[in-house]
Amino acid sequence: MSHTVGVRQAQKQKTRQALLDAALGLLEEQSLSSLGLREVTRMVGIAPTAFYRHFRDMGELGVALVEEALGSLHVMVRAILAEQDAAEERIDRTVAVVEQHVRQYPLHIRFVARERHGGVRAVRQAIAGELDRFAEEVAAALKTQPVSAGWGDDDVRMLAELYVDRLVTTAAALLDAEEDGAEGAAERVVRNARRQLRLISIGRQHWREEGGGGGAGGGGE
Amino acid sequence: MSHTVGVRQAQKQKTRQALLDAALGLLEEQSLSSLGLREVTRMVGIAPTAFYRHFRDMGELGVALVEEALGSLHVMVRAILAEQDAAEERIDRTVAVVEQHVRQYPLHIRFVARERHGGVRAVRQAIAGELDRFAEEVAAALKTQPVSAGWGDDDVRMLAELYVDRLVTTAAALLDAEEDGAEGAAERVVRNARRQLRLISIGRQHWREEGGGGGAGGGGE
DNA sequence: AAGTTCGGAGAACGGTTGTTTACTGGATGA
DNA sequence: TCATCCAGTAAACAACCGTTCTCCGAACTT
Repeated sequence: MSHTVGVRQAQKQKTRQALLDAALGLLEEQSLSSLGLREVTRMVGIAPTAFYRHFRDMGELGVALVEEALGSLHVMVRAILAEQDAAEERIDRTVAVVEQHVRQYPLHIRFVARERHGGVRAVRQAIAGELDRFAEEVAAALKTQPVSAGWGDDDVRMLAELYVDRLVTTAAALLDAEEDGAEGAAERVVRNARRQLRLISIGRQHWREEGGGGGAGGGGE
Repeated sequence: MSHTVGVRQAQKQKTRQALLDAALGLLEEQSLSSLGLREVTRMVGIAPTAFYRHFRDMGELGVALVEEALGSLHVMVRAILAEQDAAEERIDRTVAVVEQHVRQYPLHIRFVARERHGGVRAVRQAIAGELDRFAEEVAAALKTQPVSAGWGDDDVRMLAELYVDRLVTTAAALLDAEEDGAEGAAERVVRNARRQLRLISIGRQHWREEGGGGGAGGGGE
């Protein structure tokens, strides 16, 4: 036994991962569209031409990075959604998880924040698609909560997108705050994030009174 | 009369503006850190070396672009804040103004969205600083509104940042939606933005009931 | 009218880029 | 054991990059 995958493929995936890691590191202070193929291979310690054994071009590597980065984030979101706490505690937990995730995978966060609107189309689309799936998942979870009784699907979806967007934005802001040196900056971001989520939560609880109550069903078209 | 500025300086600022325009155009499908000096001068029709007569490097040009892009946005924000409508109408107006601005200065929006977390530190900081000034201005305006009675300065500031962030995000999303081809995508973004602002507005109206009333003051220090 | 300033041109530099082509040597499967 | 596969190598390619240095000529100053 024990040669389930083969020495060959194992080694290949190892250098492939090395390429991804090296690229991610270099992307801390660059954007993908300015990252050179040679730069990455040089850091890994292989010949430039070996790059093509793994990716057609840097864009393809970028898409692979998206999957890796959003993959870990996906776990994080699931963990949050699984909680069944009251609103207030859930907010604290959510922010805490974001905080921890930023400290654990800072390069992933930076990459996603940077390339979400970056210069490589394929990567933008990959991120957008992944975040869209997040929103859908969040929407499904929100729907099961009693607060969402009587909500239209569009409204739930709107709220989910607001949440997802806030998560990403908060993570990016937290990362910026941590590296810019100011002492209390990170804590200020965290407190702000909590308050913003709380405000959204309050808006959510009173939504049907005036927002969705009267005009939602018989709206435009 | 009529030679108030001098032919010399006028011509200089003219090619300087040409450099900015050309760069902005090229940045529609690139990010700043991958934009070459020669690329820009080539498009303007001047020698590469002439670039240095106007900017030390691309980063400096980027900062100039930030001022230009956020300058027009500043006018927009002021216009919104000047309104005295009721909450509902104000939301519609706000979104409409954002919509119009995106159609009028799409390249500015794209640039800000892309370089806000981009690979050039000086540009990021310039954008962050400008958005910070926006938030402060919005906060000052919010404070004068009756709804904000009894709010702490921190809470007002938090709300202001939430609004500013939403404006930028909405503008970027709208731009993406418009160019990605889907017919109803742009309208969907607009409707979503309106609903999100409405939800925030509702949360704002009920904030003091549970958010700032009981436990806020007794928190940290 | 003479002298100075300065935006822009031109050539040249060392260096880096992406990509192609041909080749090597160890893991792989018959 | 032997033929095959294939990740990685090495060299060479033309193209482009940012930057320096020298010079020009028209706009300015006096």
